[in-house]
Amino acid sequence: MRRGAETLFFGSYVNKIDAKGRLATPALFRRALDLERVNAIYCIPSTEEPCLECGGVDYIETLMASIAELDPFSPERRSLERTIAARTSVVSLDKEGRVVLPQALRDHAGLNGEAMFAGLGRSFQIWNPAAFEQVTEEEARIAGAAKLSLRNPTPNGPAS
Amino acid sequence: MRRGAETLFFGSYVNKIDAKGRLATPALFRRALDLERVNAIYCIPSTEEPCLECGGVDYIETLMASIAELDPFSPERRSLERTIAARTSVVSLDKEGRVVLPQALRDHAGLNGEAMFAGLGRSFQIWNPAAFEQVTEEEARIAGAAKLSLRNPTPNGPAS
DNA sequence: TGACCGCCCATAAAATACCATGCTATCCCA
DNA sequence: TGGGATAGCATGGTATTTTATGGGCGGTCA
Repeated sequence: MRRGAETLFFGSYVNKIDAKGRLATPALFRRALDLERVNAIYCIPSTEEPCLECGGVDYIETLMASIAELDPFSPERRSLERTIAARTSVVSLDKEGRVVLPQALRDHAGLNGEAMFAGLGRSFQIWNPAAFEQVTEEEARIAGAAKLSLRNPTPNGPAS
Repeated sequence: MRRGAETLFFGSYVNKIDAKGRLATPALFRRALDLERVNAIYCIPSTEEPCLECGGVDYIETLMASIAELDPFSPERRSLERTIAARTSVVSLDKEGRVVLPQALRDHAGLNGEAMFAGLGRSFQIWNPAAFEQVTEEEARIAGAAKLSLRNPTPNGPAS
């Protein structure tokens, strides 16, 4: 399956959460999602951070596929299935591209009033804007060091 | 994939930013971009300098591919995804080849009135012309020294 | 009955597509 | 060689469409 940059999530956007709990998905993200196939976003509360790991059908499919490669009776597999499959929420988009996040997810990310979408390529995250801002400086420091260790990418490498 | 010099970014150009924030991409750069595939330029605010690192689809795809080679749950990878993917703006070109840079990007590069495009081969940068001028002397000094250590490239080396 | 959910429509602002103009450099033919 | 036609490009303004956001209404389930 060819996955070009046009199907990736880039950029950051802050949108409001209205009185009914509705939150508009950024237009660019909607295009990256395969909504014709499945009109849904899959949200997993992050275990490390106060945010939601999100993506479209292919994101969750890839995730489940990599779990399926594990030994069927290994404890790792059972744990992963429970922590990922069981905790994943499926939210559908209305005609205007808005979703309603369950209360548990809003609590986990500390969302009230507005939410930030942060593109991560194959997936994206939903943050409380202030909380995101807070982790960003530290991030930049780590990334600065990591960037130096990036290998010269092969032209027809794993992206194809 | 053959990559000849006709797909590289060379030269420097200064263009105006109009009242609506539109900025014309130099014609030579437009030809180097693969606009038929994706009508977009990907802009990343540089972490080291007050400028924007830019390129076409293949530029960002190569970048994301090299990140994808890292361990999926390593902190380095997470940091790179956030500092690169989340901070990347995708700007599309109108029929005349102009882009509108988001305010955040214009602020980062200190752009007002006009912008300079500086070719870097596989990618290019956008600068405030005055700021660019300022770093140029220093650059020239370093480049002059580096030239002495350049060797003849191997025929099927990393540049192909 | 009341909270909630899925649907519909309305609107203002912002992004984008469309059309027009002057300038420059290039080409072509006398 | 020179001068007019021409094509490409940066730039300016106008019109159309998207998008984020707001609210209303009927049905459903507890």
